[in-house]
Amino acid sequence: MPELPEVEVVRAGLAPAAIGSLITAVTVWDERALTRHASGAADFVARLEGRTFAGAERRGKFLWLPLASGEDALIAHLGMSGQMLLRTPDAPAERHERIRIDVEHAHHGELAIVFADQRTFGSLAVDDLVADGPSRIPTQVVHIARDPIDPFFDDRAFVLAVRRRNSAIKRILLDQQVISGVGNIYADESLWAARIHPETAGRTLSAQAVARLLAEIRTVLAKALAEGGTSFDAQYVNVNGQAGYFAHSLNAYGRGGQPCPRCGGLIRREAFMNRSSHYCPRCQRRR
DNA sequence: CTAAGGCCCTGAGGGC
DNA sequence: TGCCCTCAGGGCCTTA
Repeated sequence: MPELPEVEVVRAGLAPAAIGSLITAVTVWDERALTRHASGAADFVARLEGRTFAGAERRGKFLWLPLASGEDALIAHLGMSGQMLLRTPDAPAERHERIRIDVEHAHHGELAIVFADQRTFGSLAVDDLVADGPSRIPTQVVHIARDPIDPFFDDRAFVLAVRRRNSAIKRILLDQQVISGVGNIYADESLWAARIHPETAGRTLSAQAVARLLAEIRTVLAKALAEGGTSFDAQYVNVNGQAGYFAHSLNAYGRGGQPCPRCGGLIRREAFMNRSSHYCPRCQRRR
């Protein structure tokens, strides 16, 4: 489940190979991988072939590779199971390969950037870049809030936004228009660390509690990033196909029925927004 | 504007 | 062995 740390690992892995690479060929095996590209596969290919990647950027769970001498970028969202893999040109097709981008790099030679995706919630697109303060972002990312490791993230505005809402704090954390990059795993982990029950209404939290939660979010994300992200079911891997290690460090997520590492109470798992919440009913008291 | 719920999709795994 | 059911969940969409 790629959230901010996993997408950042992919972005950082892609950067050295992609930046400066000339796109020599693009193959779309499955058009469902282009749901974010409205004008179809032929247009997608035409807008990439012959171009050169000039960067590797990310906001929240979106990543994009700006194209040289242009106002556009290849954007990617991995959804639940999307992978961006670096392969040699002669490598056999991946099991769920959807799109292949053949490139040529001055130092690394010929490479293939492969987009594979089992559950097809992820997709690629070529999108125009627009100004956003000091930076430029794809039009499809304009509505996405800055993520908590973005230097321009506005802590004060976040605290106000949370305290204005009556929704459950977990739902607020999953709203990419309030704070981006946090998904189900890191929402549960951050709430556990801050000792906040996931159903607590945002408006009932003190400014101090929200600030503490934000600090815990940053701590959890940084630790996960340092460990290469969370790999649960072999869906998330880095550009070389390797798993991350953070699954071993989880305190709440996926640990329903097991003792809370902090107080020994049993972690509860319950349905929430068509997914699951994991929390300790003993040290994350409902208010 | 906020809030709440549903849908898209595939493969793994459990039960019988 | 095989069939059926449930589950995983990010982003977007609809409805109130």
